[in-house]
Amino acid sequence: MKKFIDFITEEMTAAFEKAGYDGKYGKVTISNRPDLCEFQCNGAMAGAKEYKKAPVMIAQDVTGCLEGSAVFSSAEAVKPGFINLKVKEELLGEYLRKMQEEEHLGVDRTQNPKTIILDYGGPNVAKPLHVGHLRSAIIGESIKRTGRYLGHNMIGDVHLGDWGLQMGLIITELKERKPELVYFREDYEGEYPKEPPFTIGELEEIYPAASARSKEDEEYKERAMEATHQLQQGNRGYHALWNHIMTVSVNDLKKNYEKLNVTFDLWKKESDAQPYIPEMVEYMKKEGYAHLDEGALVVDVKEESDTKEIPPCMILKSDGASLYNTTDLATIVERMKLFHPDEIIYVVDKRQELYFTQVFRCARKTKLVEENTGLYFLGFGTMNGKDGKPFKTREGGVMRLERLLSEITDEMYKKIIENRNVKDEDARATAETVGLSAIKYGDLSNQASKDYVFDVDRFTSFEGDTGPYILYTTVRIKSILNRFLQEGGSLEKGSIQGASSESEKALMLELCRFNQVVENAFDEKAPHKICGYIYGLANAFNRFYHETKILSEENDQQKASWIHLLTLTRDVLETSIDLLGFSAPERM
RNA sequence: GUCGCUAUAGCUCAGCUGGAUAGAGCGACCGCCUCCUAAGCGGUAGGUCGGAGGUUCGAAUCCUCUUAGCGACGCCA
Repeated sequence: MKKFIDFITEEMTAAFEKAGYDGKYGKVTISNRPDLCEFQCNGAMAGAKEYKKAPVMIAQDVTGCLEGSAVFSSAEAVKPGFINLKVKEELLGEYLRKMQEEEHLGVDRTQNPKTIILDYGGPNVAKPLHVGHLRSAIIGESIKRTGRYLGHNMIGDVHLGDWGLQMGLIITELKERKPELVYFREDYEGEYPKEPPFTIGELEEIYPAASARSKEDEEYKERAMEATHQLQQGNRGYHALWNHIMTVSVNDLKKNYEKLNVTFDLWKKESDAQPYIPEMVEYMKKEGYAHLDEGALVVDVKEESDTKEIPPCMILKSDGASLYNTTDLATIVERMKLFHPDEIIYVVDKRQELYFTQVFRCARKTKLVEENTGLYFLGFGTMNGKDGKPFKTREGGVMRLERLLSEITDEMYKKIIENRNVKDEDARATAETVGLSAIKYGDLSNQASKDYVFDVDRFTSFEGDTGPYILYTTVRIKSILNRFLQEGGSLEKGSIQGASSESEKALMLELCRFNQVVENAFDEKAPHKICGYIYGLANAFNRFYHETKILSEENDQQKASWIHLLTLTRDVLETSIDLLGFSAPERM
């Protein structure tokens, strides 16, 4: 469905041309002076130089050509050369009527659907999720959903960290504690037990213990490195243990991501890329891309236009071992082979930007990807506490995700109990729903690339620019519609009349922007634009709600029109929060 | 040291890619519930957009310099 703003711009472009000017000056934007007009066009001022004419004159010529326009109810040329526009209400109503009938509320499916791999997990197995994983999950999930809504083939990959010393450490520590396990018997040739020899709780305790000891005990560390090597060489017992670690850990991770309403299409892991490494390294050597430098195998990725030194991309360490770069490059090889994506987007901490520039350049230079394969880095900022320093627990430790969620839910629960008489079971479930909206909206309403302050009190507040406020507004609408149904009304779609008040027109204008906002948010990978939009929409609705008695309206036609307007508002709100990755309860 | 990011109201943040009087929320103050959820709505106060130049009819937005904070800079991930 054509965007409302384009509709208006076309009318203006035609007017400019009719008045004898270049149509390119007919660009219309939303007014920044709502007291004066709804839309504005500044083209007359831009064109003044070309036509050597006072901007006001041009503006007047153009507005002259808009006499009797089917689109504008008023078009005025003012002061320096602005053209102030108001649109006809019937047109708005008509647009909204069509919008509610469309499957995607007027958002067009993309003309050229792309296959896009979104890498937005990155947790390590055997380590609990902590707040550091939160942003990646929240932002990535939202972008995935938005892309999907536009018709792209979005593939979310959790990309687990399951390779390297951490596994060796766990195995070594396990051997210390339970040396009698069959996994450690070299002469054992039978089947290994199906049940893992540890729980997730033990696993989460074993890793930090092992990690701490390895830092103090050299000999222990060497054993862990040897275990890592053994595992990578295919030691049967170790491999069986690794399988157990994976199963236990992945189950736990899935549970936790589920609580966040985050789901991945792929549960790929670093180890999956390992088989591709030898061939890739050989290829880079053979083609002359890679050379030895200070004993390490590197690919130069400097470019003429660089304003700073970009170090070469290291493929193998001087001891011949692979490293993070190697795995990431091999992962690209694997992804190209399995999915042949048009784009790969990495949602990771912005501090890794330089590193990813190296990897991307290397992949491009060595032709691991095709010329038109997009490789994008979407860096996000740090989540800080109220003191402006990275978010910690009150005791100063790393905040586990589970704990953060439960603290927010408890906080929410308290507030819900205070304010409403709801049954306890309902209140619990509602608290979870609302709590999640608080966290996600709090995060997504900030620009992804910036650091932001995670303020629990502010995010869980029902007032102002918060998730709970958005949900409250949605619930309010649902409540009216439910009552309307109880009174025997029907929610069949139907016509929406022109506005009966300023506040109603403002609401209608907001609704018209939906398709534009969703597209723009995806283009710029900027979920905060969706947040900004629904906050404005919620405000517009609440203002309208305040001065309009809907259910008691006597005029049936008017009432039906309002019900349609409300239904559409609810649909837009619910669709939007779904794109952000949360949902609204029935009541709160 | 080199390069990058950030700086907007007391606090937390927007600002549609150069336009009119820079906007919200919180906090402060003042109003509004016999009426669909007052978890709401309306209003008041609060800013030389870090600083200095420059480009332009016009700058928070573009350029240069500068100050402060944060970050990255080959065998970690």
